[in-house]
Amino acid sequence: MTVPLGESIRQSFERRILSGELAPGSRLPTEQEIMAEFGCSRMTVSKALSALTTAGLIERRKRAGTFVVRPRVHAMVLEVPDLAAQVAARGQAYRFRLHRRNEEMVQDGHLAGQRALHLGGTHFADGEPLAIEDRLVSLAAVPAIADADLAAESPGTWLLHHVPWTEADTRIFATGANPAEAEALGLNPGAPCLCIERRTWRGDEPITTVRQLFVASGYELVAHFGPGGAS
Amino acid sequence: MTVPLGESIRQSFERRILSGELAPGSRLPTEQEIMAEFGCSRMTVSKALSALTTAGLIERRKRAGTFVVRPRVHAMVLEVPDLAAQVAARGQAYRFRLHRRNEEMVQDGHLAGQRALHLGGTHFADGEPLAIEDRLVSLAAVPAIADADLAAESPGTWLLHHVPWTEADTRIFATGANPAEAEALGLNPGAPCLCIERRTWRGDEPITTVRQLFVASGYELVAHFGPGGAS
DNA sequence: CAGTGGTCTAGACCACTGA
DNA sequence: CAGTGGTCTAGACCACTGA
Repeated sequence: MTVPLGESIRQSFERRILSGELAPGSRLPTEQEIMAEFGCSRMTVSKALSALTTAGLIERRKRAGTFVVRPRVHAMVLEVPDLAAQVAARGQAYRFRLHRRNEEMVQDGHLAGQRALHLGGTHFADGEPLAIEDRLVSLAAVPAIADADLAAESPGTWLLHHVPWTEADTRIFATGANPAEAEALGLNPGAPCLCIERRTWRGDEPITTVRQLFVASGYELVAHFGPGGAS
Repeated sequence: MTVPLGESIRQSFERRILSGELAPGSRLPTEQEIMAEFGCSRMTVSKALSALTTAGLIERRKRAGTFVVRPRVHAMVLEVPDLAAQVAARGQAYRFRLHRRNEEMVQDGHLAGQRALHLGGTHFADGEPLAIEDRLVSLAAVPAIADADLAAESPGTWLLHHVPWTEADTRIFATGANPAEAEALGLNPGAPCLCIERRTWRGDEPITTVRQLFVASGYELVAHFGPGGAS
């Protein structure tokens, strides 16, 4: 398990930056100097520094050189697994029950002016309500969903398998259940819930808007940040 | 603004994969074939495919070839900005009040067996409580915090500027405020709150553990997924 | 054991931009 | 306008592994 030369150059500068030896804003040696230090070609140096650029640790400016980036907003990797898979992974039985399905013209939001399928349903884990969701799916972008059997598979799972999205926005916040939501989730009105609102696109084309409301005691999100990325 | 050749190769395969033209599990052309298709050298092909590997779209297996990865868990980019900066960005006045500061031996958790600084305080936006936090900071890893002026700057902001972490785990969930928490946040007991628990490391060394409880109406997290990464 | 990807070299021409 | 990074070439040797 010998480490490739380019990888060891990358690690060397990553270590110097994370340890503070190379402070934010300070300048790295030029590619020529790094070539001399490690006795390698310029392509090898360039690949190593490109990886650090992608990772957001350094910034390369022509004529000026390569610099350690000042500490920014921390970006973490948030796992958004399929809900059915996540429930199954906990050893619980997953079930979805659809209680609304109609076509309509959407008035506002990112699907405004389009015909969409309006879906509502409840996710269960071991027979207990885990979450309710309310979803609009663009019929122009996903005509096949008109014929999908959504009793057998939740709309989210169906979409995941049939329509890969390329872009998504997600809002995550806490809220109290309103009376109707509380009833559907078997909670008291005002009980704390985790709410996830997501809009997705494939290219420029809107695919779906969904609002999911989770029973607070049954669900959490996990995010990681680290050299290994997601784990 | 001409697109470099390697980048256009990358985009070409990204498009074919996202559109479904190259289905999950299917095999890409060999490097030799791609060289012929685009009339370029092998290094250029290799760089383009490496970028798609890093992005998690393809997998490269020696002797076997390059394959489209089967749909996995969706990983989104979660922005974790500094709280003070986030409040300021909304045009509100940010203030932090420290109401606990003592040294102690930690009994459990990822700092177990270490001496740590125990900090508790409240974050305010325009004078209204936004969040409370309870934090342990390892004195072995961060001796300088013993002398830090944490009345002027929240512990999180101080740590962000002084001790870059390299690894972090974050849990995000909704919960009801207990009576003491509700009192500190100006809420009724049981009111919905967003809770964020985070543990951070620098390399193998634990840095800090923090639990932050946010007033539901005042805070949300935002995550993005897309070709541009964070936006 | 042959075909695939992994990595590296020694060079080249170019675009950009700050000294 | 000179020094820096951006990109690319045409080749090389190697490690791995599945046909």
